[in-house]
Amino acid sequence: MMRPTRNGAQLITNTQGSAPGTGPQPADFTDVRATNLAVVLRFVRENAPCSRADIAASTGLNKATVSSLVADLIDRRLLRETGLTENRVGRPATMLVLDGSPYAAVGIEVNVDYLTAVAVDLKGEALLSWRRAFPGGSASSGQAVAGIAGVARRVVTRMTKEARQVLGLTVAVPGLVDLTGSVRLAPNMGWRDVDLAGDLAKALRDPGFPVLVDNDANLGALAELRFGPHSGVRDLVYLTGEIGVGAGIVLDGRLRRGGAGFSGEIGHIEIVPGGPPCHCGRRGCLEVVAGLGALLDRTVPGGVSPAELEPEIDEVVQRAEAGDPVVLDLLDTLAGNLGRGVGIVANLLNPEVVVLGGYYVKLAPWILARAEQEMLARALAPGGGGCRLVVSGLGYGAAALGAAARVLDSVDSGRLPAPA
Amino acid sequence: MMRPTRNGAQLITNTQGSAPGTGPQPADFTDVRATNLAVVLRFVRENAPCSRADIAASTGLNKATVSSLVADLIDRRLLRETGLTENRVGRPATMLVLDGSPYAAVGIEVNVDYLTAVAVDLKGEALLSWRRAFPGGSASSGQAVAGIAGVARRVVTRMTKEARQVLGLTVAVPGLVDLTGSVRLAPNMGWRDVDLAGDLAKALRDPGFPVLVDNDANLGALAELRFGPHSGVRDLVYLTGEIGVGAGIVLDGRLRRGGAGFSGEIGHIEIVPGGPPCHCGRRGCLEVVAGLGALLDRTVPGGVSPAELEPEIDEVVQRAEAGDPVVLDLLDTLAGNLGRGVGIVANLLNPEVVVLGGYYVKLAPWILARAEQEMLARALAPGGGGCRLVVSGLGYGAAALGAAARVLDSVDSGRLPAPA
DNA sequence: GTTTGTTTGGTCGTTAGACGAACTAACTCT
DNA sequence: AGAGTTAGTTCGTCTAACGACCAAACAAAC
Repeated sequence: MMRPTRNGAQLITNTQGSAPGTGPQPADFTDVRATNLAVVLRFVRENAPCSRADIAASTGLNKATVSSLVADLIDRRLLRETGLTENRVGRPATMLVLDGSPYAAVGIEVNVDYLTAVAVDLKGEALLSWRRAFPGGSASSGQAVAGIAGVARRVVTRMTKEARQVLGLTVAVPGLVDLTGSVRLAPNMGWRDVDLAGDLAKALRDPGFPVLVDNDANLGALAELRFGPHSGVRDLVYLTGEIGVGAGIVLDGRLRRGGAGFSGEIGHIEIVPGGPPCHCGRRGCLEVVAGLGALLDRTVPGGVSPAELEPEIDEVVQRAEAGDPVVLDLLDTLAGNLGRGVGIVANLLNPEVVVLGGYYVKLAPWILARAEQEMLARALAPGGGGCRLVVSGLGYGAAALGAAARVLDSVDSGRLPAPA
Repeated sequence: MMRPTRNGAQLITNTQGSAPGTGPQPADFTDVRATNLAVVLRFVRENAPCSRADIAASTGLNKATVSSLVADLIDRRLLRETGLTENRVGRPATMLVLDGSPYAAVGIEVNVDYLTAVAVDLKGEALLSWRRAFPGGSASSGQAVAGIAGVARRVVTRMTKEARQVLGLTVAVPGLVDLTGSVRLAPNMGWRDVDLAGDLAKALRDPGFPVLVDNDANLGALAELRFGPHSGVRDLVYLTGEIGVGAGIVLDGRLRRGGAGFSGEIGHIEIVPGGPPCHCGRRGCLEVVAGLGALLDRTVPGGVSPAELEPEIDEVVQRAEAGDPVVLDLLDTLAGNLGRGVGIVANLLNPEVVVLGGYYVKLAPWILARAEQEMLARALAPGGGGCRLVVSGLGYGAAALGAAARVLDSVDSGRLPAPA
């Protein structure tokens, strides 16, 4: 096969610390190396187990180059040689896999009622998954930071006991997070201008790994991209289905955060002009007409307490299963409104997939078809421009998983740990 | 000054012709060279006239490297040496500028009523700007292709007479254009599944330069990015204000076209549920409640003919200037609806700027303030997340200018003409 | 004028690292 | 055993960035 002519894409360059707006950075030999290391690492992640020859054949890199790159990755303990192939013509190949043992990526998701912590290895396999109650809505931000730091420390010591090096920690927050990792506004948590990334780094005092903070919907989208069944999809939108509704937007394979990091605030798009009032002060927001709060307010007498969200959703599910016409009608209305929101996304962004997450997953049997139909009816492009509406298979803690995935992404895109 | 540590961005690699979904391509020395050539070219574009020493100091590239890169660019006739600096301590610098004379980039915009063709040199300075009536709405697609090809040929021969080499041709179309340059749906033109890029390339028979087709709003956004007063902005949305309303979405410095190329169809987002019917079959679309057709339908007795759009807009402007309460009220309503659409964009994408183009420019004095206020009221992020609503200064033919800009962009991102 | 200092831009040798070809290793098949 | 096949390594080549040095060309100070 001919080596394909390659022309026009992108390589990893060093842009850290340069003034913004300076334009793209010049490239270096080290950039070539970093790019190719990342290419090999990603290839093995997606095709393990595979041989050096496989890598060379598929990526177009020279066999000699692949050998050198693989040796480097083995030095950094990112790859490991496993057995040989047998019963084949020719010299048997030594197979390569990601080395799962030396590293860990940590993700923590905080929410109004609970906190989820996960750690995964380089392969993305779960090492640890904790879930505990968390008084996010009532505690002060200082107490919250202390609580998160405490959990983070426990996860890190646990990983250290297993002889793993923590590559990074990312925290998912339901709210507006700016590009520095500071939480500008998290209404459900009662936070405003909390420099969570900075405070956490301080509380962990020189942790030796990067501490990042991001929006929960953004990280949910990353989780779907890495762990969901969407191989090859480069344009995806993830919708959280918690008390609020947020969107994580992936276009051309990367999260798009907007100018200040505040993209994806679909929950406060006006869907029903003059509709029911939202806690944000506006009316008819998607969150009010297609969120869970509104649903539960009408099915559960006496209002909803965040801490009791899950059992109440379960009750709705039971009543729907039993055929309760009131609940079915409410779900149908919710689905219609949700579909209108998804239609807006389909028209504006033309994603290949929109993934429903959070509690929407449990409600899917009663809302998915209607919502998809509504979306298709509203999209200008025939067939919705190829946009599919699907349900997340990741369950709760998708954002925590995505937070860990963000750490792995930074490795995949060239930020490798140093060799031993 | 210390050389800044560079880490984590991206380099131009060769991705042409490789299977999609293969993941990022490996890098090569030629990629480093291409990246650095592009870096120098862009630097000179933004800082001309400047010396080699300036380039080295600002980009961090080595002086020797810059000399080599500049020599290469001069060989390719992209840069030119101009006079020396005087009256300064030290050896005078030889200044470098973009060479405007050897090349041309061509953009053509087709619309319902007219066709605009522009050619610009490497600096982005206009070489030619034609506007002529074009029966886009009534002609068959075959006739339209022939007409466009005819204009393109005339532009090319004109450029050839000026001893310029045409680097590329891009055509802007108001409609859904897929990623191959095929027009899937252009309701106002009456087109469906027209392989415009292919047909044009055929009609021009081996033109020796790439022929591309893109959506008019996308190209309007590119025009704003390059020629508008938005230096350093990386997240921008451009709204066309023609018969239809479309959005061009730039995030992180590049156009985002969505999975099939159909992003930006803001015109058919439902703004007023149950509102007036739209020609697309739905009701209350942004296009109907904030587009020009709706405005003119109510101000001009007897309906609107596309060919007479401009004088009718002018009449609306005159009546607004005269203080006609009916017109002012209609404009205020339009502005409110437009602002709701912009609010959706601000919430979902958090751009730094939303630019109003097309005929919105003429109406700006009566709609801008109200629309911005409406947008700010609807954005969840305080202050709209920093989003500003502004008016385009590029006038008509912004899409044609953007079409030419797309050609320049491909040069800027590494696809350089061969040396003489 | 002469000297000194400063800045520009080019030359030369070094070095990182990808590539191609040749080579060795290890297996299967006949 | 020999032929054929595939895997991975070694070695030399080549591209292109980098650092150090140098000559040229000027202003300012003397």
